[in-house]
Amino acid sequence: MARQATGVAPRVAAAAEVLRDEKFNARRIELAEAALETLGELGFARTSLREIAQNSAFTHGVFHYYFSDKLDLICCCVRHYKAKCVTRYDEVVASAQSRAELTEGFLAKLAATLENEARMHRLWYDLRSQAMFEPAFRKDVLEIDKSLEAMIWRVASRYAALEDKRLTTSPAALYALFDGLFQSALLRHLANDEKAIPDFLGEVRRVLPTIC
Amino acid sequence: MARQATGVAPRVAAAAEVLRDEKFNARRIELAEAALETLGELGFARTSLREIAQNSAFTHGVFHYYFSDKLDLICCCVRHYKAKCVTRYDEVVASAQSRAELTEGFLAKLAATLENEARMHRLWYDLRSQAMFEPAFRKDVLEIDKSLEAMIWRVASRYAALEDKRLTTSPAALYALFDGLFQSALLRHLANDEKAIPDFLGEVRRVLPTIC
DNA sequence: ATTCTTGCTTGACAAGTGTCAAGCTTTGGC
DNA sequence: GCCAAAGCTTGACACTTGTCAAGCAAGAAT
Repeated sequence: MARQATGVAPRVAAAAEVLRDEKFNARRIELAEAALETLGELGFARTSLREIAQNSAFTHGVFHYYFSDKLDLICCCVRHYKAKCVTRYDEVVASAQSRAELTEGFLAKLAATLENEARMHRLWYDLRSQAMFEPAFRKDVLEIDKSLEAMIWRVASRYAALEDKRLTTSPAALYALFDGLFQSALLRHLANDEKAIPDFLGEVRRVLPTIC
Repeated sequence: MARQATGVAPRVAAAAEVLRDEKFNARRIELAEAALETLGELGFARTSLREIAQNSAFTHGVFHYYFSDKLDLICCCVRHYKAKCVTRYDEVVASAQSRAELTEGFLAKLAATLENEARMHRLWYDLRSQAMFEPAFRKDVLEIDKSLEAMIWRVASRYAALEDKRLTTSPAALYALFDGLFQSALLRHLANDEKAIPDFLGEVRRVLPTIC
């Protein structure tokens, strides 16, 4: 009996704690998601906790309750953003049965991303730059960067495999190339350059055959 | 006599005005240069006019005297930064008599830049990201980006010409590649990654022969 | 039914922000 | 040498910022 009591009670307590932690974490993510709206609109430099709160259903105090400070909140945002981003092209990679199909699927997704998720992506570039100043961001940013590199590498590997070839460039160079092109296209697109997206797609189309 | 009076006096006045303008502009650049110190240290988001003033020999009021507002100051900084940057590799390009010489000169300059001018370059990436949010920056940033693309193109053209070959990639893709690699190396270098610079140099060394 | 904990709101605080006006000093033309 | 303009300093303003403490509401535990 005593055995059972000391065996079960802690287990229940532990389970309750896990549940509480999960709920706590779910709320953090809700708040981070709300914060991402404002961050994507204004950028890191111009975003304050109060502005975030006003553009959301929450009061500014909640953010302090769930996050130790502003950096903690934004780190959580960055980490959450990652999960959304990194699998973007995986479905195209999985379903494509030919180079042409993969190319078109990839290009279409790239264009759609530029068109519809420009705000989230400019935030990513903003935060990656912030990481050069703010050590607190570095770990997460470097990790995401690695994930994105791996994502591009998956697309390219499939592209090569579909014609039984091997990639001739390194993952780092390949990611640098696509990321650089995307970044430039995004800036031009945000500056209302009508040719930004077509030019970008043209570049990618021209570059793809040269990677293997 | 009347002719002479109305002919000379305005000319003198005009000359005086030009002189005044030049002096005014020289002072603006002095101030911009001082501001760049602090901006490079803290980044756009964390830099205030007062902080800039405190880290310099000027008082915060002077900045308001010479610049209509904060954005005006920072635009001036960006524009001034450009002039310094864009000719960085020209001497190497002009003097190199062989591919090996050009490669080594280019790599050495890249490494030195990463090592010694990390702060200025992270500021550039910061401001380029800001341009995605702040329309006032866009014109200057896009212009600098074009200049940097041209700078890379000059290096690559020379590299190709030294063995009588032609470049196979577009200026945009080439710039994207080098800029992407540089950006990633810079972040890693700032995060105290010892391998950042060697890895970067290795990538560039591997990539160069593939561009033509 | 009662305490106690958790989640959240509100209001306040000190520090810092961009901006600007009033005044001081220096300079250059007469 | 005098005076007006230019250059610059200082201090103040209205406002925003991150942070936090005091208090309220609701649900769980006893």
